[in-house]
Amino acid sequence: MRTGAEPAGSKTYSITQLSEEFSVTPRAIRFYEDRGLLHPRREGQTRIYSQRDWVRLLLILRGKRVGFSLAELREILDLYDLGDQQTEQIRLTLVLARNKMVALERQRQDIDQTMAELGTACTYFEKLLAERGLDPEAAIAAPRQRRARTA
Amino acid sequence: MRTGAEPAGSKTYSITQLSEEFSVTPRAIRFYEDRGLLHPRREGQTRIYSQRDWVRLLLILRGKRVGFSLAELREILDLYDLGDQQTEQIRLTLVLARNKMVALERQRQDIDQTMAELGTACTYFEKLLAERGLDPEAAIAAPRQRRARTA
DNA sequence: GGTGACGTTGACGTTAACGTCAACTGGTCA
DNA sequence: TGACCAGTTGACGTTAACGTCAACGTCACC
Repeated sequence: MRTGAEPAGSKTYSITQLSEEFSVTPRAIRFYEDRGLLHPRREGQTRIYSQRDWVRLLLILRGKRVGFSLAELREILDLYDLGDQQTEQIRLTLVLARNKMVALERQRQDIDQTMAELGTACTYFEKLLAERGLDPEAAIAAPRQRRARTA
Repeated sequence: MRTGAEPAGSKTYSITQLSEEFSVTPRAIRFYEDRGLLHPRREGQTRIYSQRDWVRLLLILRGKRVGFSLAELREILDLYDLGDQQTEQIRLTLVLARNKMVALERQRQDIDQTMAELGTACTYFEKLLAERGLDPEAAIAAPRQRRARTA
């Protein structure tokens, strides 16, 4: 009962609960805290994560997939944290957010181009296979497992 | 005059030409070669890059922005290299390409979501500023320079 | 009172993608 | 001849994002 800022009955998570739900290791979660991306409550030694932390972790992982570094993600998450900030601070934050959006927009263009190229490559391969009288659909995609927990 | 496979008059590039055109260091370009992403001709010691190498470098850099690792990019670039491959090889390649596309599709969804969130955040900030009677457009975005050569 | 399960803090190891530096080669221009 | 490029090959350094391992605490349970 330190701050009592939480709605008292709000759901909380242990570190392993979070780690299993999001398929990341506890080590990673602690690391994010070390880098200032998460600030869980403490009960004695052990960390206790709130709903807010849950959302933050979601945003972190999505951000990583999008290509943000942890440092950048910290900046972004801080955007959501401004309470009664100074005007100048808000203005800077706004600039930051807009910059991020510009970068993302460009990245999406890159993705579109790459997908287009891969697409034409695919149809080319399919044509090749068809010429040899083979069914392109026979090529079954193996589910690329990548750092899944063995659990 | 090793293979003579090039159209003889086709344009070529030195390593610094390429590095300046794409704003990467020569070191990086050599590194990509070391990892099997580029295979420039040699004239004695020095590397000579063809149009094909130019395109490859373009694809490499775009791929990196999209989040591919160099190892993955090597796989992708090899897609463009199959000459008279075996059928099974083509089939595998097709699978690979399709997998890449699935991954990219998901990534684009991530980007869209992130942009949406940043967008609402922006409008919120703008509202905040407006409430204080300030012009949100006064927030001028500084051009985020990131690893630009100092030249 | 021992033995797991779950948690903690260091400290060190690892991989990717280069940067940095040193030492060398080969042309070219004054 | 000597200085100055542009290029080369090692070899080592660096940063990010964790993994791995050791040593410890603590609670419930049998």
